[in-house]
Amino acid sequence: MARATLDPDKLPKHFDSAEAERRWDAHWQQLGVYHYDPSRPRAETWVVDTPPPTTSGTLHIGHVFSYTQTDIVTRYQRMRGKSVYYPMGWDDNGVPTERRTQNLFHVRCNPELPRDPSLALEPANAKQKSNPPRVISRPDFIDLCARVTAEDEKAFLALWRRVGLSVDWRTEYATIDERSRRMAQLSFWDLFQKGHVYQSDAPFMWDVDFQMAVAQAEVEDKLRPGAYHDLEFAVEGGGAFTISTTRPELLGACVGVTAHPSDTRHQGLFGKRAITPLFRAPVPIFASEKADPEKGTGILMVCTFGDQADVEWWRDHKLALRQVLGKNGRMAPVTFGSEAFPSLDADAANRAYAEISGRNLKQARTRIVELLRDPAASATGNGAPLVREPQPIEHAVKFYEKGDSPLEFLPTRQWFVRLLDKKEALLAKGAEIQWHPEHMRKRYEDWTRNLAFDWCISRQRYFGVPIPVWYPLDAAGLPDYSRTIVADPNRLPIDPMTDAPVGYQESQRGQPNGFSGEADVFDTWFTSSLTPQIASRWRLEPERHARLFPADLRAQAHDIIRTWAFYTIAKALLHENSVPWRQIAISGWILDPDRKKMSKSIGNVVTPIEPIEKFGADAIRYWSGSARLGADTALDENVFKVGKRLVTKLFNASKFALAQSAEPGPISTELDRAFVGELRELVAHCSAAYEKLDYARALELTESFFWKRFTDTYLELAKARARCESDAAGRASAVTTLRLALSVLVRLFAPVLPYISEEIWSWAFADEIGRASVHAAAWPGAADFSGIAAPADAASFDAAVACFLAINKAKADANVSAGRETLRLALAAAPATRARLAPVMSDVLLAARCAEHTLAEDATLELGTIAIRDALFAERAVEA
RNA sequence: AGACACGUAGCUCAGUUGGUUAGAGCGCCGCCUUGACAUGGCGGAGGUCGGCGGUUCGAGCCCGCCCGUGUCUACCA
Repeated sequence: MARATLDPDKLPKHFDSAEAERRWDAHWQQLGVYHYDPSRPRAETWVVDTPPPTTSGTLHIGHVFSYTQTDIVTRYQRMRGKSVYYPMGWDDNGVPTERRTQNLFHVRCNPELPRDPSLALEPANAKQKSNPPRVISRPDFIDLCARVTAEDEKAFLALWRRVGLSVDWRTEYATIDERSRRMAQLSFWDLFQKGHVYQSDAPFMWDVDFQMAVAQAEVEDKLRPGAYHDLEFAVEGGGAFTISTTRPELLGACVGVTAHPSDTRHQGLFGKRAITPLFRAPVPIFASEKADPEKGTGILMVCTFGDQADVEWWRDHKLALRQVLGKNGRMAPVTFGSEAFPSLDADAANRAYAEISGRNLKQARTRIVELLRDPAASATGNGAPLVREPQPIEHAVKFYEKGDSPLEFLPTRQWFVRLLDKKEALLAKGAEIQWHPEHMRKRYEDWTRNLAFDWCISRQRYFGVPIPVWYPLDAAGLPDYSRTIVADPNRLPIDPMTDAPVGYQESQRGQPNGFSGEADVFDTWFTSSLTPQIASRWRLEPERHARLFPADLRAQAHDIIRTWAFYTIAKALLHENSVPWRQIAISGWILDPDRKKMSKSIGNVVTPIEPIEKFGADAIRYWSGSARLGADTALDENVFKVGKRLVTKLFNASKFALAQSAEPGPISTELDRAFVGELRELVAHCSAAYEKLDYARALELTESFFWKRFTDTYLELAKARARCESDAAGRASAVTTLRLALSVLVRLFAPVLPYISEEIWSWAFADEIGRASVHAAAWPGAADFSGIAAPADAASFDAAVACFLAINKAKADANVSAGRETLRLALAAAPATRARLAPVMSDVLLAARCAEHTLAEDATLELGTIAIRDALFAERAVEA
């Protein structure tokens, strides 16, 4: 035979997915199939902006789900001929890694310390852990964190390779590595030059456990039990009123009292001063529209600071600052009778305060409630200030998303990016971007509209990118924060705690008239909001940046629209007045069978490696590729099974189809041409779906065609002719069609099922088309169908199928197998159907094993219907 | 409390701009086995498309209200 044929006996009986996954991964890496080609112009490049997974902990099946969806559309673009830039980073920088490193090596970080070149630490044993932790410099601590995350990064990489992500692994980076640090610091430098960042020493959200500020995007409300405490205050010059508070422990921080101006109950009080119980502090009583007459007693105490409303009253009414809560969440030592803490009875106040000083908030609350039950604490002489038992309520309390204690508002010095004045511009950029699914855009818009704070970017942490600034010290050795020294962009990355600014010597650190370095690091989002720029080497390689920015596609989940998507859009806006990407694809979540989000904290995660071993990576990918973008999907192992069955069917059907051989020849029969016509239509529909990122639709179409139009029908109708000795032309046409169909179908499946596709491709097409990998082959299109004549009637394949299935059904009704010979067959069809069947009837009869038949005209039958008037099948199967 | 999404067969999900008796896979029941594949094939049962009302010649799809689920946002006196 002139045409190379496949000897099925030389192929394995079953598809060993684990073995194939190892073999093809090695092949792809060796060939560099997924390498980005920087010589190609922007228009021929597809840039995908991928989420760097957090490398503390493990990846679960939900990660595989969403990353695979991105891989599928990216593989499609590669086959369309694009030079693909598909990077992978590891988000190792952040609080969880820091904690693990502290525990593992039993160390603490002090950014003030210089690097110790002789430091060589190993994980600490139990005995070492009984000693105080070793204190090391920030650069040394960062090195240790990198060591800790390196292991996870290896495991993550292995999983992604196993799943078949077509990442260009030469692009691997970490959000703490030198390039990312340089990019984050360059970003800061640029924002500083443009006036988009500022420092503020004002009350802001503070986590007392982590002892750091947090941004609005990292805050979540949790419902917590609380209680209204009704406390009687005195009015200077006589009188009394009762306020309601859930924060009695902050009574010492009370700086004012307010009620709604129209509230008749409190009209006479405005302008007077109130006297607090217990501490006897005189505070102003003022009217405020923000006070809600319906809540509590309608009149309330303003403290520094119980909540955001307190901050606003404090600021708007220029109230005193009485900070009783320390950064560590304990009551700070304060003295009543001082200028800051006035009291009409300082001795009593200090005696009371001594009871709570140094205690945490919860202890202080318990104790102060006890004190308030004492009539001696009254400011009015009417008896105990606590006028009734606390009334339990449930209320929303702000928490840091990773924290266990409620957030407090504390005045601290923080760096901010100014965003509140740019809402319109941010919304405009969001409108330029194509969102998939479209309704996710609304999440972005709602968040942007509701933004209440500028972006707090400084964190009181160690394992992060240092903020590249210093402050000059005055003659007294105090920093002048208004004269910030920003690091030279050409020197980045730097660590201001170990590097000296230009114009200073290291010996001047901390000295009068010298300098001090900024000890804080950036919020991790400050770095990860630059993933498109990290890829394009913004400001470092302008030509490359022009080719890779903005990216084509951002892929991410919907829960981080307010963080990752939002901050990335903000950065691109502030740096270059650009969008960071043209499209964004939002993946859904994987839910457990109880429809709960799969998450480590709930403990319902499914690790991916077991299903991969059991069903094969392609089957897992099939599951990912079956789900639409943005749709939360319940985990259903059944879909893995269906995927595996498809892979097996592809394996068997391909083996069989490719084993048919013939002299080369054109596609000449009506059946073959009509079938090819349908195949061509399938390709058009799949391409259109992929262009809309609707990979699930493309898969559904391909799968259904493969099963219903190819294996169940075309293959059955054509296989007898493909082996027919007496019809050389017909045989050649069938074999050519089979090969074409397989070549096209395998390529349509390739983005979703890369392993089995490559396996089949390697049997027959790798050499022929001159591509060593199906993933570097051209997406099916016009070229595959050129020179193939159109069928006389596009519906003739459909007619043949209908006839064949009708005969098979008759066999099933007669309880005989489809392979049984048909001895007698009387058919009837409408005249048009009959005419349509004529050129394909020989194939139908061959497939049905029918030697003789009649086909009557019956105008009463509907078009396309084939009626079986009489049939007789062989008693038993014929001997081979 | 608002916003968004979802609610279709026992389960997981399709249903493209409203158009004949609403689909797939799994599961269930029955049948078929020398013909590439039992990881197969054929057939069957199973749905008042969450509810009510409206628009229309015609509604799973459009509009209104309600119920349920999920998510996001808001809510510390």
